[in-house]
Amino acid sequence: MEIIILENIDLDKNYDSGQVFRWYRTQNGYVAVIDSSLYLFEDLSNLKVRIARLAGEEVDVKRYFDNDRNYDKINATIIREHNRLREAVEYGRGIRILRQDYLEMIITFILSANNNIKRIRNTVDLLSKSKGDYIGSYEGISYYSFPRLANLKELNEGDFKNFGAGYRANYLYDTISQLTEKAVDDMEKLETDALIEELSSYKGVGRKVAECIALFAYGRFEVFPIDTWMKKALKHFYNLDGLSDKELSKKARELFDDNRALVQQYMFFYMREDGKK
DNA sequence: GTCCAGGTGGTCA
DNA sequence: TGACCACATGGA
Repeated sequence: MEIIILENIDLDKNYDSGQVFRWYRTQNGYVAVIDSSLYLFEDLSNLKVRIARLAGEEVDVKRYFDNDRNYDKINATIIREHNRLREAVEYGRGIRILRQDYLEMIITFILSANNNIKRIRNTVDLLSKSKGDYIGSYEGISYYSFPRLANLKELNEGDFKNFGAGYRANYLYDTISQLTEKAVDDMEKLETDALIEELSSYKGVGRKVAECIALFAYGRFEVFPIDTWMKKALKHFYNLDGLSDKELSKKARELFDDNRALVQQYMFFYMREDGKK
C-alpha cells in the first residue's frame, strides 16, 4: 500500500478548525472519509503527516490538503503586515484550507447555522449511514460516503429531523429538491461574487454559509465569513465592536489581502481554542 | 433555568 | 435596506 508523507500539517488543529466533519478520532490518528474513500492520517514528528489509504479508490490527497499552496510564505506575509496577529498565526500553524466536495459542503454548512460542530458532525454521520455507500471498515467500525444528490432526494423533511437537523430540516429538503448535479458543478466557473449570489439563492444559505461553501468547496480565499466567533475575534484583535456583519465584512476587505480567508481561519481557531482554557 | 452554537428567513417600518 | 424575532436541540 502506498504511503504519502506531507509536511507542515497539524492534524489535531485541522480537526478542530471547523471545516472538518468526516474525520473520526482513533487511537493513533484519524480515519477520514474523503469522497468514496477511507484514509488513515497519523501525526509523525515535526508536523509531518503519514497518509495511508484504507479503502476505496485513490484520492488526490495533496489537492485535498491544498498542498501546493505556500502556507509558510502566506503566514510570513500576514505577520509582517499585521503584527498583532502573530500569536494567532503561530497558534494556527499547520492548519490547511481543505478542498472538499461541493455538495457535501453545501449540505454541511446549511446544517451549521446556529449549530455546534459536534452536532453538525453527528447529523452528517447519520445522513451518510442512511443514504451513503458503504466504503469499508477499520478497527471494527464501518464507514460510509456522503450521499450523492440523487440519494439525498429520497429523504423527506422528517428524515432530516430524525438526523438531528432541527429546524434546518426544511432548508435541507427545499435546497436538495432545487439542486441539480449540473448546477453544483457549474458554480465552479463563476466569479466569487456571482458564486456567493448563486449559492445564496438556496434556502438556508445566507451570506456566511455561502462564503464557507465558497471557501471549503470552491477554494475561494478572498472570502471572509463573519460568524459568532469572528465577531469576538475582530473585537479582540481590532477593537471593532457594535458593527453589523456587513460592516465587518467591509472592514475585513480593507484590512486583508486576497488570502484573507486564511487570516479568518487562524482567528476563528485562536478564539475557539482560547475559549476552552 | 439560562446561554450558546461556524445564521437564516420572514415580517414590518 | 435595516432591525427584530422565531427557529430545534443538546451541552455547559
